[in-house]
Amino acid sequence: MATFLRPGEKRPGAFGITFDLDAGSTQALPVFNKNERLALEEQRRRLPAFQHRREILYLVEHHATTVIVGETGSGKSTQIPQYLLEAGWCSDGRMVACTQPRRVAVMTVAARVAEEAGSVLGQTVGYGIRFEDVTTPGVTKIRFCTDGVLMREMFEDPLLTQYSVVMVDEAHERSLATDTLLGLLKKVQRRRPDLRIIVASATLEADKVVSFFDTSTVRGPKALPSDTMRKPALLSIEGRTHSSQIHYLERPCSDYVRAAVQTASDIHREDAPGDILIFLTGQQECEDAVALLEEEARKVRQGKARLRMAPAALYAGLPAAAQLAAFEPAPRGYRKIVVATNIAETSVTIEGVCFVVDCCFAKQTAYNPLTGLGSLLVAPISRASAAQRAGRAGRLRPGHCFRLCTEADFQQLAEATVPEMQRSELASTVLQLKALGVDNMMAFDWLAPPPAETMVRALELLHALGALGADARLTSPLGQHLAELPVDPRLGRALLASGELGCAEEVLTIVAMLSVQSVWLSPHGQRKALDAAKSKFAVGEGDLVSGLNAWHAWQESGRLGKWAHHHFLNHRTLLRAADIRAQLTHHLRRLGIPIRSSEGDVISVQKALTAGLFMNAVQLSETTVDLQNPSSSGINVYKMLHSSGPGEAPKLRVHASSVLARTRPQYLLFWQVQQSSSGWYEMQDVTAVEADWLPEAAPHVFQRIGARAHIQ
DNA sequence: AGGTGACAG
Repeated sequence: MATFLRPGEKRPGAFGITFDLDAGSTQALPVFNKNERLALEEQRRRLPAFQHRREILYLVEHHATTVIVGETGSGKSTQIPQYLLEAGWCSDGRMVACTQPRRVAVMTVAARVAEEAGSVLGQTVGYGIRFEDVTTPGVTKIRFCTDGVLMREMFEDPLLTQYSVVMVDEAHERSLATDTLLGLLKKVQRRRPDLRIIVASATLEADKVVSFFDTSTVRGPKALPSDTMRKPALLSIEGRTHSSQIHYLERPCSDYVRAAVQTASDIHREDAPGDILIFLTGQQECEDAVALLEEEARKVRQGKARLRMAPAALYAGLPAAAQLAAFEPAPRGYRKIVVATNIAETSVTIEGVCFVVDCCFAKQTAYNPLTGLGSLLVAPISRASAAQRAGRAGRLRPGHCFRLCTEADFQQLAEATVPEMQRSELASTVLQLKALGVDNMMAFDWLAPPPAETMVRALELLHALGALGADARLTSPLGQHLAELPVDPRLGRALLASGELGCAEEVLTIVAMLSVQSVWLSPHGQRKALDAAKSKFAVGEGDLVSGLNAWHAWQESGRLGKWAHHHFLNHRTLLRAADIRAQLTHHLRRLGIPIRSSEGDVISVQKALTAGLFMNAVQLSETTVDLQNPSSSGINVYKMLHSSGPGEAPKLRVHASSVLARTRPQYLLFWQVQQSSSGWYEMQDVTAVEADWLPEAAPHVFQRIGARAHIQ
């Protein structure tokens, strides 16, 4: 049910979090007017986008693609779909789609637009995200959805015939799904000359999108009637945020956590009131900084500062209750200091921030196609990203941003972040494109082409999984089924195998748990207690089976939040895993996969996992002395069994978070690896396996390797 | 003996 707020009333988000609305309209304006609709109209007219209403409509009518650069607060996300509706783009029963990269954004923008359009959410204005389709066929005219949902819709309706206009919002973020969707839309446009595409972006880079969609210079048969139509239009809309004053360090700092704490303390002592937002890279850093700030706060209290410091950490893994502190206004007499990861760059907005302290680093995915291993690395951010962070200070009044690097070093940073498409593993993306009829990956029109080796790796994996045949075409039914399942193809393969092995109940749970962030809480300074909690469920088969045990115990508790918390499990994450599990169960039923329980036969579960993860199999190769800790019993080094790349074989070890960290099984499967600062690849979510299961699960890959493994 | 950036289906 949609709740309506009085105009100007502040919208409380979930858990008290206020999410981005990309509209100046989030500002609380006191409105003393009985006629709510009139007040809303007035608010709409005040948005910068309103000045461009006629121009936008003209451009969309005359150009197949329109690129709109609109800063935050311009109202582009909420207003443009309504302009299109008002101008008649939905009069023939078709809809206007507006995609967002995030679920919360879809929900909040849809709610706002429904309110402005006088619609109950799900009627004229609706939305679609995973698990939730709040639209009414035949009634809904404007549909907000995640870009992933729209792409999935193309499986059923490849030409998106339900829509007259598709607006892709926040395109500057260049997420995997956004880039893929833009490539597909360009393809659809050739067959649907009537389709209009709007690409909305917050910053620069617009030229790239313009030339990408420009078909006026392409030779050969033309899909679009005129050169005007073929040439994308470009329009800029000014925003409504204040600019921030930027400050740089005079000399580089060696420890940005300490530097950030120092800077925040200085601001606190010397500057006007206003909350501080610190950007660091990870959970540990955030918690360390909070601890240092608390120490500092005790000192300041003894001084004569009028305000006191109220530090709070904020990262995605933090349970909802603990996140509250970061979003609630600081108590009277306190200055809130939020120490956040990248989550605060785009996903959530903290009101009242006037100062940003930016370490100018972030953890980013990196993929090495030579080894086939992806990993997380702390890397310098781009200038575009830094600008976005700085902008987080200017929502209330002109703010200040303190970058923890020198100005000269800052100028060395890349202009924009490398698109995710060029630094990710792409098996899932390639599989989906294949399912949508893109036969030649190399010839696909990528907005940013991924490295050829990455595509080769993806094709190789999909081939090994049986999703692609020798002709590199999607196999039927296996490849089609894997494309339809909303999970990584490796996990999809494990699910399908579990049907044959009679353990789908168990593998469904494991796959659902791998589809969410870690279900384990990691409260600061309570590592021992967490270990104790984890060890209650730990078994020698590894982390996935241990997780399965924890899940079963949670089920037996009646899915109690209190129980979960007591056992250091994140209840919210478990509930989301339960949703995913239900959705996957539904898919398996539809595919006719028998859903049975292994009844305690763990080996069948391990074998099903082997069927999906065999490319991630490793063998214990040696035990070396730990140079950082010579008194320890040494490091167990693993090598990948399947590694066709030309590079040096990567050395792997079990991540310390694993239940198998202190054991030394001969053969393991891992789900993911992380590169530690000391250069090791650390395997997370590992499962112990027997060597014979590998050739059994994937004879085409493991015949030789399997034999060699036996000889040893 | 030692720890998990942010998203999406």
